Amino acid sequence: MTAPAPRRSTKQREAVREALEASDEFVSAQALHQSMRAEGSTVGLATVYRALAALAEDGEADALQSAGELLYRACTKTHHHHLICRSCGRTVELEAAAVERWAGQVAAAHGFVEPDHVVDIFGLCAECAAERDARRSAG
Amino acid sequence: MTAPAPRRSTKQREAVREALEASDEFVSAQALHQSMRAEGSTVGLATVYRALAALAEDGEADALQSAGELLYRACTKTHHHHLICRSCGRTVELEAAAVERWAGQVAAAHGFVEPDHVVDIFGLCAECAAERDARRSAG
DNA sequence: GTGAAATTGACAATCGTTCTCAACAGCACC
DNA sequence: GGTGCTGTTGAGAACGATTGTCAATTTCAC
Ligand SMILES: [Zn+2]
Ligand SMILES: [Zn+2]
Ligand SMILES: [Zn+2]
Ligand SMILES: [Zn+2]
Repeated sequence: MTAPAPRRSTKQREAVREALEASDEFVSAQALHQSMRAEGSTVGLATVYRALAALAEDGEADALQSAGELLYRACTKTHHHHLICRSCGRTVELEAAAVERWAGQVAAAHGFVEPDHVVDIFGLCAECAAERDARRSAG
Repeated sequence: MTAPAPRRSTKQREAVREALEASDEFVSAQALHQSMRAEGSTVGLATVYRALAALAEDGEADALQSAGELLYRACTKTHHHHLICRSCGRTVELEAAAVERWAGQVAAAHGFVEPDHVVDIFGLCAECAAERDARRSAG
């Protein structure tokens, strides 16, 4: 049906994969490109975009949209969701079987097929909250 | 704390509100602007963007990101989520107290405060699925 | 009505992302 | 170790969605 998507292994793709794995937060293509440049890599921006899209397609990275831009993160392979700090990007992976079940049931109940879902929680992590409160009371 | 956000009532904003309410699917600013133009309205595109952002901020519209663009829809005022057809945009509003509770608990358990969440289900509605299957078997 | 301040519309500018295309590199086969 | 086919790369242009700019206009409290 769908072409098996041939994929050649290259230095650049590997470099992007490593850079992504080195960060444990969600990062944008632009940010990743910059940090790679800072480490001496000469990989082009377009290649970073392409590599990240490929990783996401192959299930080696999770992607989510926040504030209008696409963010990527190297993640465990099993389906899961995220709890993300708005301020520092710190991420916790979440498993939520109950939510999966709910999503499937709700879709079926309304006659929808091939359901997919977006479930993400954003907040301020303890550290960032403490930091902000300190700044607040200081004025 | 936060400025009370003065807001003057104008023909244009009202026109955008009405156009949005006339559509029961999620629409982009561009699409709404075009359909308003088609009805003879002369409201500018930038104004449509500004009006939609204001409506969302005031809780009179829900916003979500899909395929890189912001979509808006006039919604009930109480907090809820959506089940959306990927093909025709048909939308069902969902209430899910259990999901709200889960999101709050998970955030608290990890020390996150001021939790916010994105929960949307995408799928193919019965009609669109039937249509696609018909086309498929026809070949 | 008057005037301060918000709003508008046309347009330019910006932002993230994708496209284009010639040069290059992985890989299967000899 | 070549050779050739084809996927990949990098630089820059192109793109589409959104936001900024600014003079002209409109709202609204007085
Ligand atoms: Zn993940
Ligand atoms: Zn899930
Ligand atoms: Zn549909
Ligand atoms: Zn909710």
